[in-house]
Amino acid sequence: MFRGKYIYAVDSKNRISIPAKLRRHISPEANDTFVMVQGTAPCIDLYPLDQWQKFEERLAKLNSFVTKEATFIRMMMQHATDETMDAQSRIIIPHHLMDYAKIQNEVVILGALKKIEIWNPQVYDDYLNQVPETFEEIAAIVMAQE
Amino acid sequence: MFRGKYIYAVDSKNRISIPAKLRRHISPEANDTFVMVQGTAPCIDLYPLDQWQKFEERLAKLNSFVTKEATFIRMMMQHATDETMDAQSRIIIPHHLMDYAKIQNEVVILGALKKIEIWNPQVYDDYLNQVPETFEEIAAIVMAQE
DNA sequence: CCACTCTTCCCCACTACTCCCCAAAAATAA
DNA sequence: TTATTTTTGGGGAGTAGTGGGGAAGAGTGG
Repeated sequence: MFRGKYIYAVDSKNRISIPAKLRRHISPEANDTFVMVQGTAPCIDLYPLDQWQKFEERLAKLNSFVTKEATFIRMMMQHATDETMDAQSRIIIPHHLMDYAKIQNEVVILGALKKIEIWNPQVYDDYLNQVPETFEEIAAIVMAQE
Repeated sequence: MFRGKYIYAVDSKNRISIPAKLRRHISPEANDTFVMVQGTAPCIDLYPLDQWQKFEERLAKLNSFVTKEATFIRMMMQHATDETMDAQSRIIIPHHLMDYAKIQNEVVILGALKKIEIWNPQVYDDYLNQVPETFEEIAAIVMAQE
């Protein structure tokens, strides 16, 4: 499970290092590879390859001759790209994802359990500030059951 | 499994390159060959030869004495052509498929799990915009089971 | 049957980007 | 402080994407 928040640089070749502390939680089956998709929030989601493949197998069971299911596959897969880390444990972020998440020189890297999120630091702060509930309230709503 | 969306050029000889990232997911049994058919959406579907053969076996199980099934086979097969990639990993798109998908100078190439889709970029955007449900709604409907 | 045209296929070539490597700087551990 | 790991930077070879020339082959009309 991925944990923690890290502020990292984006270099002139659109590369970012994956924090060592997060790397330790990637299983060898992931082959040093992430699948990147645009998140539901304005950020980029990184899934270790093995995690993503589980999801993909579920998608593969859909019937692409059913219109809705084909549309869903398209929407899901169009932004999914795989990137393998180089010897320095960096990945390259494709342009269209950079644009989507408004990323420039610096990023916030968030460990979010089974995935990793990449944010523009400013966007991330704004996002948190704009949440109407306090942490305590959110906690009460979400964690109340069981 | 094929992933990602790519914007590529169509040259004066109606050729398009197959993106390197998609090529890596083609099995050697496909022999650098694709079978192209008109998609159920306004696009062209590319199946690697080995995948197509599996699909063809499914088609062969249909009963061609049942009118609807015979019609479907005709519609499916009339535009089915195989194309082998050249040394630059390009394939030629036949005129009748170009017309069907309204393709001109540029295409969207879509990795869609077991097949690859070729779209006119404008048609693709319009198609997605015209979907009545949001991504979240589609996801909920399609992935609800299990 | 032959000459002509148009298409298909194979080849070469240019440009830009990606990937791999080496290495400095910074941070952490010993 | 010294040693080791982590983060950041950049050079250069190889690959990817694009464009086009020209031979071989198919089709057409005389």
